[in-house]
Amino acid sequence: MTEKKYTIKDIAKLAGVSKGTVDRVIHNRGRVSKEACEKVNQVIAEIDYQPNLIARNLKKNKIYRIYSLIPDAKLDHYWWPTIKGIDQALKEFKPFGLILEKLYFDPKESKSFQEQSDLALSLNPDAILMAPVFHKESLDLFEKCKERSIVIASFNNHIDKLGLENFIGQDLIQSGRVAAGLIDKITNKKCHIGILHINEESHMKNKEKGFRSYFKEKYKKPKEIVTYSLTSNENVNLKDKISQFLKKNAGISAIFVTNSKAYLIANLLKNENKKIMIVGYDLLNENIKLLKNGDIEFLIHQKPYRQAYLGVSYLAENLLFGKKIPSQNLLPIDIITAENVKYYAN
Amino acid sequence: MTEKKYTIKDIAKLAGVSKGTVDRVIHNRGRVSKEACEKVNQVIAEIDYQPNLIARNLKKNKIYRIYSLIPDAKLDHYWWPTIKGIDQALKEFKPFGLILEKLYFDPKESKSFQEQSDLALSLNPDAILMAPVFHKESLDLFEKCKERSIVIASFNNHIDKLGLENFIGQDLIQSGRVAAGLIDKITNKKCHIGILHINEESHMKNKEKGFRSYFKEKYKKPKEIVTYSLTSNENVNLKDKISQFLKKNAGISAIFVTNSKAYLIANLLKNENKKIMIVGYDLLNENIKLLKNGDIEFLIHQKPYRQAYLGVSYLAENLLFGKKIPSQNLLPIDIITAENVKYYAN
DNA sequence: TAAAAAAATGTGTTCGAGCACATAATTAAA
DNA sequence: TTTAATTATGTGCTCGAACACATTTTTTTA
Repeated sequence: MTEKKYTIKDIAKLAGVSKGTVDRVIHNRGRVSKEACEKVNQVIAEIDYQPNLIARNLKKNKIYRIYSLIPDAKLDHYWWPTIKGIDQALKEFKPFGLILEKLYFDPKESKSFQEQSDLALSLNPDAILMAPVFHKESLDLFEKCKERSIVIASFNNHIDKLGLENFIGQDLIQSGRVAAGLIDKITNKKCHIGILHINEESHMKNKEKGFRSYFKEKYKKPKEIVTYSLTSNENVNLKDKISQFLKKNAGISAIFVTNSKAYLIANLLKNENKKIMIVGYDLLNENIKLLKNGDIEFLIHQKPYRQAYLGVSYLAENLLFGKKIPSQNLLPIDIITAENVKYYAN
Repeated sequence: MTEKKYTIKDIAKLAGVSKGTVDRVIHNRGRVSKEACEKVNQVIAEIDYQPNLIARNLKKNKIYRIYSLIPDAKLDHYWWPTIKGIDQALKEFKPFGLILEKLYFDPKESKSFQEQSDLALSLNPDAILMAPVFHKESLDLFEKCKERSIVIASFNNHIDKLGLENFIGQDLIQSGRVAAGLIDKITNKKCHIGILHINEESHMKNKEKGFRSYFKEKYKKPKEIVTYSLTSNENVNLKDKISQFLKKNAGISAIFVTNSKAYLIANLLKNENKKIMIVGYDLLNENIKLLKNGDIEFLIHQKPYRQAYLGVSYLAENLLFGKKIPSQNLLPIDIITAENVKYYAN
């Protein structure tokens, strides 16, 4: 109620010094006598002084430049929401003097990532936001940013080794457990389950780990869970491979697809007479259609939009207002059904 | 890349007028010749001028005061996260000159609501954020705010009648459909279902509506769904009433509890030998415990934290930066299981 | 002790928008 | 035409923090 907005001038008056001295104390720039310093600090503590961020910013009046390093969404549609999230955050921070340029790389070519990250560095940015798809190259970039004190944040997939710094994304092990819990609820105790890895990166193994640990902890008798890793370029006949897999494991009544490719399986199983439950990832249009149709039971949402939005926001608020970036933000693992999907798709 | 920050001074120079004139054009304060006005507008359009929000704000340097009108969380624990959400948003906007005072009312006493809303009005706020628990009284407040041009936003439950203005919350009908979809997945086709309303407000009927519509649309043969409305104060023996209900409807294998009181039922059913699936609402500690234990299958999250956070944020950004408040923001209907609950609880 | 060096403190300008006030240009009235 | 009234335009200060620079005070050195 009685909250007064104190300014540096107020502090100066209360402490009996000039605003210059107050300023030096606040930013410990030195050149202040011990007595003055103590007096000022005391006043600051007493009135709980909060600097006016607006004024601070106006004075600085710097334009901050961020580069984002993400896969080309034309090559993998998963990344469309990422772009939208970046754009949304950009829109919000532009009036505060933020500039962001997006650099795209080919998610299958580590060289392309490297090129773009070199480009980003050469442009002397204030911060970089990246999806660290390639392990070694990402570590490299991290190091270089550290050296040059460029702020950096990453999202989507986590890089071990390096400190857990400034990561935004999902806990993949827990994510696998969520999938397991869902399948457990919609199937009967005795059923067999398949895990399908389709053309995917190594970090997806964590999802399987979580998935299996759920059942291991819940049931005394080990449950029948079969893993099948499938790599194929578009040309090779995926259908055959999968049919073969299913024939070989006829007992399977639910399949966990560890990435966004659930639609491939669901489309194949559409016309089978035996109902096989599918739980997959990501709100691609293809997946959503099948979810609404009942061909996919659940999708787990990795929130690419929000990840990107938060990434930009964190960097912007750090540069503009000096806010600390949380060292790790593990986002909620959203469960999506035909009924609630419309609130998540973006 | 080449984005230059244009200022009013730049516009003035480009248009060959003084910054005073530019200012008058921008805020159409009149007193400007047609030629000057056109010239300035042309320049503004050409360079896509965006006023510097920081500077604008510094000049105004106004302290905005908001009052929030919410139920006393000590009387209904559902509201704790609401308070936290308000506090978080407040923390973020305080450095920009925002002041917010929380006013609490008794959610069972419309008079208490009225008193607090009168108090809020008498304090001449810039904005009010409210949970419109009482229909008529809330409409009143809406009207009065309109008259005095106090900005207002509401959350939690929607008020029909009045325009859908500035509402943040969940679509209750769709929420019921989500619950239905979940129960449908975890039970077999022939099972009977119960809907339980415990001590609840009329707007919960919408959840039932959505719930029933799901089954009506999905199955040709009408499904057996029994509704039971239960009002009782703490003294009366709830246990008996519910046991009676269950005995009378022995076929029931799943129950949909339309508010946060699922824990009451779940605790009663714990020791039954027949497993009855429960789907309920809200992440109260009591509910979470039972969810983790497997006594509740799913909870639907109404996001009270986020509702409140967004409510304050919208008001603040409107007052501070002139952003438009979305007329309606229907939040995602989060599905919570034992495995993902930890990411949502706050 | 005076002069020089170092340390402490104070002053004044800047950032961009907004607004009060001053001045200039135009039109209306005498 | 001259003066008054009206309208258009320009100038200068403010908001709070930051920082360069000026000034004062203290300490060190010759």
